[in-house]
Amino acid sequence: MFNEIKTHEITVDIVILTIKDDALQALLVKRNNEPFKDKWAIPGGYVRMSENLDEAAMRVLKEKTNVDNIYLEQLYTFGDPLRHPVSRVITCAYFALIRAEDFDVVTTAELAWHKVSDLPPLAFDHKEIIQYSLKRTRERLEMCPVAYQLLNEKFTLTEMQKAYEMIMEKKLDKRNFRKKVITTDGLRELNEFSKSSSKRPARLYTFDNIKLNSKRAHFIKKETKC
Amino acid sequence: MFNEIKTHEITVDIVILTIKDDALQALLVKRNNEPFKDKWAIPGGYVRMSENLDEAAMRVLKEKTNVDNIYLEQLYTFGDPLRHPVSRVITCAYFALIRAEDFDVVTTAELAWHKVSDLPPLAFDHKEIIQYSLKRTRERLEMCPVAYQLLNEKFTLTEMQKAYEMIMEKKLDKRNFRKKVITTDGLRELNEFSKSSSKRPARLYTFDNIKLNSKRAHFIKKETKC
DNA sequence: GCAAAAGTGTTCTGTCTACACCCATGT
DNA sequence: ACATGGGTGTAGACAGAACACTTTTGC
Repeated sequence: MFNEIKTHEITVDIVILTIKDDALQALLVKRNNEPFKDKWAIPGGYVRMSENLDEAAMRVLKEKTNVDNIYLEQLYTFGDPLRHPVSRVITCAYFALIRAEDFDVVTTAELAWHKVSDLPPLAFDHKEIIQYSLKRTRERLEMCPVAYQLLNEKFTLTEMQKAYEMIMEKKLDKRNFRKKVITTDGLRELNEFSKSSSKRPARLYTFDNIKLNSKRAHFIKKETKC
Repeated sequence: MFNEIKTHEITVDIVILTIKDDALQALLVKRNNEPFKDKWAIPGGYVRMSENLDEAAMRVLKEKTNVDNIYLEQLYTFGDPLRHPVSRVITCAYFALIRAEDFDVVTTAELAWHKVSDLPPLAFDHKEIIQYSLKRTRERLEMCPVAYQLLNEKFTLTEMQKAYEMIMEKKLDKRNFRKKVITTDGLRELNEFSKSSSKRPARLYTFDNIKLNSKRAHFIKKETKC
């Protein structure tokens, strides 16, 4: 029994999502060790003795992406005995939404963005983890406008709507969307306009306060679920 | 580094809630080992190598309460380095809602129900875990009538309302509550009445299908949160 | 007959949905 | 001048909130 206990290993894995090239994308690393050598995986690492899980996730996120101070949330803990083919590794998954403009991920042959709609074969159960992170992101989006995490500091309402549509995987009505959005606390209309490379410029908006105390209970109509 | 990894231990802890004596109660065990010897704690145990986390939680639940096949959900994983005073134990917390009538917990000096509104001092971070489970239960209740898990197979609407009020910690309007409840899929009106020891008998209801595909998006109005 | 809990409808308000046209700009 | 995406309002359906009295039983 005691031996059993001692042979668990625990990691954190972090799903990092952003919007890039008009698509929702996840940041993946190519593994250079067995198992799953040369397969893509979501960034992760072992939890150190001195840090809690949030700190471990933050550290790994920073190590892999150089991003800090971001919307980071514990997602789910995956502990299937067979999820790792060699040893028993339990992983506590986190997810983060980041705005592409805030930093430059130096994409290389071992670190790259991949569209979530077109993922390569992934190591371990990482496909499942990403699917779960998308589900959670949708739930969050239904409750509050976390999409601002994905958008540039200044954005147009059309950009925001596109972000919602990508995540929710459904079309939204332009007028209804805008009506709801403009009642959101923290959204500020700017007197600036996108110098869109084409056609009529669109007004820019920004989010003021990070403590989004929206009076709106729901941002997007919730699906029935039980 | 490798030594670090190998010294994590992982447990599951399960918050078991029921309604008993008109109060929401949690099942606690008294620890008979250090640390926190003789303090109350939520039931938990080590995860075995051969089982996944859900299975571990089910097994522990069964060992402690002899209950099986119950609404059991992963809650959150707690991994503060100092949550266990001696070693590094990361715990994956689960919670379950059970109906008191479905089994008899043989309460002893080491196993007993405690009102969540009046908990004794608890071992580790178990107070925090229970608080978190209450928050989650409220969120679930807002979405679907999981309260039937807590009620007897046949119940009156007043009993159900009381369960909601206990969990949500607020008064509900009787007429509005009943109006919503009776539109819930799966609820069936019986031609039986409580032989209440006092006053007018109340009609009994039951839940038919476990797959509660309620058309009602929300059971109880959701609080604003962000 | 009275105490105690069961049971029952309506009105108002706010939010969600569906839906079609004009506007400002670049080319 | 035309193509492209930006921007705007209204009407109907539905759900939540507030609110008070009658009914049935045990004692």
